[in-house]
Amino acid sequence: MPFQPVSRLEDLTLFNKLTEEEIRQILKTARQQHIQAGEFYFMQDDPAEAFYVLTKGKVRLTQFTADGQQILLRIIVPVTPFGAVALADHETYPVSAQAVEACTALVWGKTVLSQLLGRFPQMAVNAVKIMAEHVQEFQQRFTEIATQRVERRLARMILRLAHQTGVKTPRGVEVNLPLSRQDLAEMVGTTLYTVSRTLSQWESQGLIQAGRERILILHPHGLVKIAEEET
Amino acid sequence: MPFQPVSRLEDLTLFNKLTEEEIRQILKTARQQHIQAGEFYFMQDDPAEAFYVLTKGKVRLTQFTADGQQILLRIIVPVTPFGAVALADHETYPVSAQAVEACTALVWGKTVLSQLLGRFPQMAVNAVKIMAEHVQEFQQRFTEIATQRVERRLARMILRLAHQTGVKTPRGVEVNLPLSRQDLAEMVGTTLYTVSRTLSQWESQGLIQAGRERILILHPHGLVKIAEEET
DNA sequence: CGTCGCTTTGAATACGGTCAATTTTTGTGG
DNA sequence: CCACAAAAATTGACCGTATTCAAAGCGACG
Repeated sequence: MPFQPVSRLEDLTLFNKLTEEEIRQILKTARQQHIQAGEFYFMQDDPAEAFYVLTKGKVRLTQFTADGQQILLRIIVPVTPFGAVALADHETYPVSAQAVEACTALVWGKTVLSQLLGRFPQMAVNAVKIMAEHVQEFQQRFTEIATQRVERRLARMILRLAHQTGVKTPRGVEVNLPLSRQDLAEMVGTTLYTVSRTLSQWESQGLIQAGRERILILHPHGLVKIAEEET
Repeated sequence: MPFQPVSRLEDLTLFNKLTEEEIRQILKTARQQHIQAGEFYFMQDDPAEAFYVLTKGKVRLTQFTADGQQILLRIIVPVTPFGAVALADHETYPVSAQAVEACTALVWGKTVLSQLLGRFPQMAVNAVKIMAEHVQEFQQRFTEIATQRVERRLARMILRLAHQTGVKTPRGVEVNLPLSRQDLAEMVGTTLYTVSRTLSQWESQGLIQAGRERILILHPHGLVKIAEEET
């Protein structure tokens, strides 16, 4: 499963095959940036000037279409890198990154980055790996949305989110993100109404318990079945 | 527009900022591989062992879903790299690459690649850029399919293909690819029937002329309007 | 306690999918 | 060169999923 957040900075793919000492040196070149809920790290189409690693808080990555529609591509939780396009030259951010709560991130500016890539070529190789994972994820999500119906896509998304941020509770796995029906709809490419109906149905089947911006998975296996079963 | 094929090898993003001499050295380490129509360069989920640059022919990149459905992610034409995941360690191909006609490609195996990346760190940076473009393309296509209806998606795809491989003829721009209705359907995430109906409608409006595995764009502006207009 | 935002639910509708039958095109072999 | 088979494309009828619009319910928070 791609984009699993890691718990320690040193475990980031970006630092693969680097020594503790090298990682320490790289980390020293970062600055810390705190931002408030609602603020943006960057906006879609801005020149990609910095690369981030989120260490605290939650960040939404969204993309707007020409006609003003919006889709939610991902929720970033600690510790996960974002804005990796900045590792390439002369790119613009393909998404906007907005803090959903107070956040802290490590930031490397463009010039620092290119120095780092010069000194630690392995970082570039690691960056390729990160990007490769992104490509895979989106190719797969593209394929999914092109071939699967809403119910299945939603089941997959919820399982994915549970995997990413789920916390075990006595009654089941809770998705620890404040996601509205609208947010979920934007993630799977449907409407908030269809999401609401689907969740209600699952709730009546005892699979989940849904609340306001909250989902508790009572019976994961049931969801998996919906996500994978034939037809 | 990402993935524009280039006409000369030296213009590949992969070779950005390298000298003629360096490029020559890199090219010397490639071997040439010819394959027949129908054969595969690699299959989805195979370990990514080589990176390719197509110099002759046409290659289809497809992805299968668990339940056997298939979608066509891209048609590769010369000169375009594919299988770039091999530039990252320990990845598997996310797609299958099948020759649609007799093809020639330059091939770099995994071990050669990592030597090259060591000698020419700039190549890794360039690879990041390539991957970044892929990510952008698929994020955008994902957003499109999630928010736009079939007619618009199809219009966009045809314009994209025309941009990529279109050849001017006295009567209009011809998409120079043997794409069946089924192929187009797989690319935009719909059925061959809907594609057929939509093309017929456009034909009756004088926008295009459609034939068996052939599309001639008579009135590009009309398509652009469908691709971009509000609502 | 009232307002605001999120959520639910119903009814009507439309877009696009499915299935079946037919036509057109292409390529092949006699 | 023609005839025939195979593949691709078209078209119609029907139907189902998901969207749209409207209205009402619920919960959080000042």
